Amino acid sequence: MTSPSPLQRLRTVLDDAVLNVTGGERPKSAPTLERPKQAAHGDYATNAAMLLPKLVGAAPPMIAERLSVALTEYLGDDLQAIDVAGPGFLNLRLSDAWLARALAQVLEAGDAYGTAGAGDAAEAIHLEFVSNNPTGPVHIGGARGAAFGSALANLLTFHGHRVHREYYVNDHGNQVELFGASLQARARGEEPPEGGYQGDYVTEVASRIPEAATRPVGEVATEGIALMVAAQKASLEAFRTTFDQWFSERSLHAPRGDGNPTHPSGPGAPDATAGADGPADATGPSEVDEAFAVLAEQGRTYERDGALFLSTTELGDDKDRVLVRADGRPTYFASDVAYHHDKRVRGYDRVIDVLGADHHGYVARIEAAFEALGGDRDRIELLITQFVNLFEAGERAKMSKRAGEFVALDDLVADIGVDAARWYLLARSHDTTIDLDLVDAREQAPENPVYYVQYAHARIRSILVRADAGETTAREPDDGSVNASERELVLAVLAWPDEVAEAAARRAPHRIATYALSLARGFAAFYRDCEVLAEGLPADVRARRLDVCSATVAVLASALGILGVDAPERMDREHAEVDAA
RNA sequence: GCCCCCGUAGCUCAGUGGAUAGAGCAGUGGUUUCCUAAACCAUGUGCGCAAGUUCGAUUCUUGCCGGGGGCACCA
Repeated sequence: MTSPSPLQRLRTVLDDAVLNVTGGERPKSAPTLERPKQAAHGDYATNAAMLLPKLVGAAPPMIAERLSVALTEYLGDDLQAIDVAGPGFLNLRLSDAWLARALAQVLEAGDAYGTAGAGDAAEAIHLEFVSNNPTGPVHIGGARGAAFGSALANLLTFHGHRVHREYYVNDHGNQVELFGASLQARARGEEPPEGGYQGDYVTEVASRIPEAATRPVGEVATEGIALMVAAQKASLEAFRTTFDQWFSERSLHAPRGDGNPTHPSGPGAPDATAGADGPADATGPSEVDEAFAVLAEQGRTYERDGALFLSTTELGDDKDRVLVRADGRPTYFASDVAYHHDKRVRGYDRVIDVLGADHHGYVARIEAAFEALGGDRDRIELLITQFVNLFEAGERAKMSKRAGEFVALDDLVADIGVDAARWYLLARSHDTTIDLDLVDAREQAPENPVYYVQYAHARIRSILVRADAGETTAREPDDGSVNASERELVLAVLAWPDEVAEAAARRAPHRIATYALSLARGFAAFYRDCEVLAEGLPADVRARRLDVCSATVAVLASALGILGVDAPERMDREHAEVDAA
């Protein structure tokens, strides 16, 4: 268990003060303790007094006065000033000594600072993301899903949850057959069939399948899918996105057979290659069959016109959905149902599906299916990532490169680099459309936020390295006081655990990017106003400011780590240009 | 028609039930004997419209307007 952060301790004190004033009762919503928008309002402001009029039977300013008395007593010398302001806010200003102690606690926590905030509420989470069709390269939509999903996984893990990352491979059904037929057509030097796959990559993949022109089309499809999955895996790894498991849709339809471990990769088990087909000679029901049996038990299915329906309507969907067509073939939805049955039985506390914008129509039916399977609706979340529009100097970017009608993840990475690509895809809320201008993103300059943040990290590292070597600079030392810039920076560092908690709770890794940028700006002000290595600076001042640097760089590294963006030791133009080339 | 997302500064977007709504970019004007100038400073009368809930709404609810997307016994 990590020790409480300085801010948590302060919250506890505030809570005590509230209880003191109310005589033991708490307001419905917890009081805020936040940085006020204006510096003149102190280090922290709380709305506590405005939450208590009904409990206390007094007006907010009056309550604020009483809270103020209690806080003054509890905090003693740590409290430099406390004021009642506006409609009942309490503005607190802490002493330099308090700040110094808080900073020491941050350094003591080291790399663990800000982690494990979930505490006892930590969950085992199944996180599915990307899940492109394995019939082509990872495209721009998949890139956003990959950036968002991997960063969300990093964020939730950092916060203390246990996250299982999974990619669902749609290796079953009509599209697979069509892909096989397209591959074979290319191998024969023909055009793909009506509605088939057109991209140049189809020809390329076909050329890597031995005798693709003459073998049974099913085999061609299987090999083609395997090649595409391998290619996607490589693209995603280069994009710093990895999975604990690639789950095969096809496996859901295979007989599981006796003794075949049904759910080998639950939260308690080591990662395994679950989702692989059962033994070749396995018999018995498939997982789809098992899921159907569960639905039937729950009384959620019925037959009509020869087809098997799931009554999702009674669970909030627009209409009931077909599981098995009249001709006996299961629908794609049947796979989805079985897949979620599998996730459920594997025993996670929570299931999160990250889906592309084109899948939002599935939300209602998947939630309904999850509930129909006996799941708790509060335990499944479907997050929809919105579209990415690419621009080139304000013009809509031409979408056709080598992958057909879409831009591939590989093309994006080759163009602007992994760091910029991840940053631009992650800096915005997942549910807003992104207009990404490649000219801006390519810019290897501090005008580009991603490099600005990296530069802040590199600059601090440089200071720390020089300090370790005992270096001083010939600069004029300042008076060594704790000035406004230093204070602001420390307060920003102290906000990190709250930022993580909020971002995790909201499934919002973009908040980490926003925070990182503001922390980098806070450091720039500190760097401008505070000498660190100047010769003639008192040793205690130098030590204190080096501590500020150490704490800041640790938080920046953690933030960039969550985003999957490199935190470099140094930056220089030559390297940047080489990387971009 | 129904459903989902969005509508905040010139542009791209953060943000919040509360005290004077922010950042980046672009623009303008400055700064370099500088721990990396890949820097810094100054400069901004903006929450689509209308009701409702609230002590207080840009934030929550409803309606409308505008933009994007989705509505298969395809995957």
